[in-house]
Amino acid sequence: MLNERDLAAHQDCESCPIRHRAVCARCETNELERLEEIKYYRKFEAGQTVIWSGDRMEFVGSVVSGIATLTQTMEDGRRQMVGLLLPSDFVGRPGRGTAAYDVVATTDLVMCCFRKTPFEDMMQKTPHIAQRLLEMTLDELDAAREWMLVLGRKTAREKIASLLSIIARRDATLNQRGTEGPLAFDLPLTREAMADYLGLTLETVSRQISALKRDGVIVLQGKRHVTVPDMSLLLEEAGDDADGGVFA
Amino acid sequence: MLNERDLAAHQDCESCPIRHRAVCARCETNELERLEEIKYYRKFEAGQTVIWSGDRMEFVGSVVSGIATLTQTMEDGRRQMVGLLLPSDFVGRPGRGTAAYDVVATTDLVMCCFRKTPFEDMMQKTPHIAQRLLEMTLDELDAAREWMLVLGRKTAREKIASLLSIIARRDATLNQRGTEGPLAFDLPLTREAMADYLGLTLETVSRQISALKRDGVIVLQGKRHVTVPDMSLLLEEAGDDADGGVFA
DNA sequence: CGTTACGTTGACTCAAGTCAATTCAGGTGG
DNA sequence: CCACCTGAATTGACTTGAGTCAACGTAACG
Repeated sequence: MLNERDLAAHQDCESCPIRHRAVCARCETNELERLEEIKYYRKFEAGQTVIWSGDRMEFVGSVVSGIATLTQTMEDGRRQMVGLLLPSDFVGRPGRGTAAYDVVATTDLVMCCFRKTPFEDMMQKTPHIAQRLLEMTLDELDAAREWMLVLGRKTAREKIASLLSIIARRDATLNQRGTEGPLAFDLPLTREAMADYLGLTLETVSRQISALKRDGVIVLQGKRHVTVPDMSLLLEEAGDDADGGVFA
Repeated sequence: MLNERDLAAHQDCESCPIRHRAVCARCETNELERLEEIKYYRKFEAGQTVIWSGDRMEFVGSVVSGIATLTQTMEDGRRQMVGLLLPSDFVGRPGRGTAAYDVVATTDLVMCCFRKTPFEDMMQKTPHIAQRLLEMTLDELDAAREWMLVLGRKTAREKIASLLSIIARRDATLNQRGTEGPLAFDLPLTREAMADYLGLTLETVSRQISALKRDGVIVLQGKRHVTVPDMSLLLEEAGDDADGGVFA
């Protein structure tokens, strides 16, 4: 995790941990130099709100480390998470003045921010950025549609299994591990956040996690650390076509 | 609706009904000329499948007239619609070889198609196309996220009201009518398709439509023609913040 | 004027929600 | 070091909204 000194210092793009996955992934060295001029880092603590829905959007940016959530709230308080922001994910929408969703840090969070107008200017002149952003947006759209199937048609147990397999997959790719043999990871979300993600109540989340544990699909150490002895079993519970789909 | 002769003729982009809303919206005259060279029209009948999920994608394109649906299906047959394609909407994903979803024509459909490789080449060289596609993709992502809230958190009645208000809005903008006073439109979807969109069963859809009719929120002429005497009432039923949000 | 596909309605069931009582884990401070 | 506190998580008892199964309408079409 970066400390205050690191933040003050003008962090070098070349050594950035998300260099090859973020909006800037396709940029040449000289393009990076221009980005360096308009970028700055911001740190948020776990639980802090990064952007409020409806507020003016002063900046766009990339998640460097930590996890944030995108959520939508109805007047009566019902909430639905509509995105999970992980390192390298992009926040904000060029060409729009106000934020459409709440962005909340669920862990300590470091963001690489660009003031909105300079970034938009640069996007005009730098096709590499726009190209990468298009690619990332298309991926997010696919993820959102995948999630629509989960929300609309899956049972509570399948929803939980789906979420766990997504996190497991993410964790495996991030840590360059294969998907053979047992996988272990920490849940980055509270039961309530999982409920918001899955369109369930936190009680149902809790019950279904207990049920998966009872049935040996997962093993828990404490409340947050999960071990998956057999990934294909979990995928089957998720209702995705066995080990065929995502992991293939 | 276009007839066979129109299809055979090389339809002129300048007089195209979706000229200013589709991927080509931002193109200059000379860019349009280049697009004309690689485009061709295809017609599909109501009920026909345009693309099967998993198939090689030979082309991308725009809906010129008619309506199509994007759906995802689980092995056991559960289905979730993940997109509703209306005139000017874009079909296909540049940079991907196989289709991720089924595309089905729900009405007679005319599409303006581009063979995939030439289109991708052109995208590289024509920032206007990529820019417009990014904008459209961001809009679709917003729509998908809006829909996640509907799927995850709304009741059956609210879901139906939400769908009706979306269709009413679309219809009003398409026909350049205001949103004051009573609105009337035809449902472009069967009860089953609505159920697939909303994550419900067709019985529940039917019951909730009957309930909204009984309560005077909507008036039906036949099974498909809907009149909304008071739009703000419908929006309230949808759980969106009154007339504030979408119509503002 | 049947046939067929689409739609409606009713009776019953069940998965998930609600409300409420405990339990658990991790920090804090005496 | 331990007792206490707090927020997170679990579990149970009960309720309910939507699903299931099944019968019945209705309108378009050959």
